[in-house]
Order: sequence, then structure tokens, then C-alpha cells
Amino acid sequence: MSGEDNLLRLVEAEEPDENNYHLQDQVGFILRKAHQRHVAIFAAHIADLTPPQFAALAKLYDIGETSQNQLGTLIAMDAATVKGVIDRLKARGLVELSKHEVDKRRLLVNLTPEGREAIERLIPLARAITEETLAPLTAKEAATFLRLLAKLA
Amino acid sequence: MSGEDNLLRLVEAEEPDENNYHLQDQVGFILRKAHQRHVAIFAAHIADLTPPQFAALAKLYDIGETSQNQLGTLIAMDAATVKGVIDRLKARGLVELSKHEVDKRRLLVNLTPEGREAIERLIPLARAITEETLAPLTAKEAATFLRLLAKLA
DNA sequence: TTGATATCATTTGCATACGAATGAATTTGC
DNA sequence: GCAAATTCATTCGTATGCAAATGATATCAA
Repeated sequence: MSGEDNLLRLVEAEEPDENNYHLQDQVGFILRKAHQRHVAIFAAHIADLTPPQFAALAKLYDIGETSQNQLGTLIAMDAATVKGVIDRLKARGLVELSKHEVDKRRLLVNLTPEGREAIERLIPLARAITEETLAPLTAKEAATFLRLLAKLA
Repeated sequence: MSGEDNLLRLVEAEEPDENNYHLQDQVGFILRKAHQRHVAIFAAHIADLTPPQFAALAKLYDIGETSQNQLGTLIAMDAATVKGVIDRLKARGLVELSKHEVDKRRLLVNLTPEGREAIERLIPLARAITEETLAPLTAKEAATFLRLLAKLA
């Protein structure tokens, strides 16, 4: 291509490339796709539990009995969402609910023995899910990525 | 701390820290939170459209008329999801649908003049959304992050 | 103490998101 | 040229995710 052609292209271009909006370059769009891919990897390893359900069990395993509201805060779910997640875990016998003795507003959530057995069985699979999600990156890249991602979250 | 103390800690520890599972360090959990934060930033700037709806309009603005299915592929939505998004955009008069003349299976989607006006008005806001989402990072960090995120997505 | 606030949980409504099943139309393979 | 496989769109069911409204309870403050 000649210099004249380049000049012509610049003159004729109604919208220079720098002014175009490319959805596929936007952080929000890529974030959504990366999240989708992770959920698919999760489902391939753990078919009978969703990531939010797993998060609830893992957090209860970590900290023990807590209120539904507090659990929601810890796993980044609003009150309406956490209620649905806990309801489904309760229906499957993985958590049990009880009323707080002192503060009658609070609904306490705890693992059942079945729930504890389940999360202990699943945690090794969760480590594999993390590993597979990060597999496109080298170890050094993964560390950098996690550091920067945490700053955004 | 003495050497004996370190030895004691190792002997007494039932679960050394390296063996514990910390939800808040897992890539999937942080990815979910980062995505949540982005959606909240989006909603603060563009109240009358969701990110998927915006993605559909932006992609149609970029490539012009296309089939519903093809659009779904381009914006990473399965057929069931894209149908709902397009239905709602159609109900608001931002896109119009027509049948493909040759391939009678296909449903063509295109921007209406109102849809075109809307996306042209919103793209500057979308740039601000991207900027605010990446604000916790320096310019160099943001570039690194986007590069690694793209490898994951 | 009591009236205003705040917190906890629930419910409703709307919008993704995806698997699975279905039907219509097209393309492929022999 | 025709049966099999594929593609496109739709529908149903289930599960987040969040805003807004509501009711019960608890805390704060004058």
C-alpha cells in the first residue's frame, strides 16, 4: 500500500478506529465472559451444587453457625438472594435453621452432618476448579491476575 | 518467637493454614464480586438499560442487521437468553425484527432509528463506566489486567 | 419512656443465565 | 434425491441477582 493510499484512508474515514467502541475490549464484557467460563468449569466438576450454594456451605464450614443476613454479607449476596440459596440447601438437608434466642429477628444457619460431609468431599474438587480456571495463565501471571482482580472486587 | 514455639505450633495445628480452603481467595468468588461491582457501576451511569441489553445494541450498531442466533454468539448469550433480551428491546422500540428471505429459520434483528440514537448517546457513558471500573488500577496495571483477563475469558 | 431509626427477614417483580426438549427449516452424506 | 444430521428459534423449568416494599424486632435519643 502506498503513502497516498494511507493518506486517502485517513481523509475518507468517517470514524477513525480510535473513536470506535468495541464491546469485546470492554472490561465489563470480558469480565462477564470470564465469569461464565468459570461457572461452566465449576458445573463440569460439581454437578449437583451451584457456585453460590457451594460458597454458602464453604463459609459455614469456615466460620460455623451464623445468621442468614451475616452469611449473605460474607458471601456477597443480598438478603433476597441468600434466602433462596439457603432455602434450597435446607430442602436438601445440607443446612438447618434455628431462631436466635436473644434477637428474635435473626435466623441462624448451620451445616447439618450431611452438609459438613458434603463440603469436606467437595473442597478438593473446588481446588481443581480454581486450578482449571487459571490454567490459561502461567503461575506468575495467575498471581498477578489474582492480585489485580482483588483490587477491582 | 523461639524455635520451640514454631515446632509446637506445627505439632499442635490440626489444620495448617496451607490446608485450609479460603473462599475469599478463590478466583471464582473474586470474579463474581468484581462482576457484581461492575454491574453496579453500570447501573449508576445507565439506569434504563442492563449490560446485556447494552451489549446487544452496541453489537448491532457495530455490525448492522444480523440473526438473533448470530447476535447471541457475538455477545456470549445462549439462544434462550438472547431471546429474552431482544424481546425486551423490541418492546421498547429499540430493535425491530424481520424474517430472513432465504433461510426461513432465521429471525433478523436490527436497530430502529430510536435504537441507533440511544446507543450513540450511551457509548460515551459506557466509556466512563469502563474507566470507573478500572479506577482502582494504575494505567499499567489495567493494561496487564485486561490482557490476562482476556486470556481467561 | 417513648418515638424515631435501624436491622433482619420476607415477598414481589423483573432480568439474566443455562440445560433440556421441541418443531421447523436447511444442509450433508451417501 | 433422500434420510440423517445440523441449525435456528422457542418454550419450560430452575437458579441467581437486585430493587423496593413490608412487617417484626431491636436500638437510639430526646
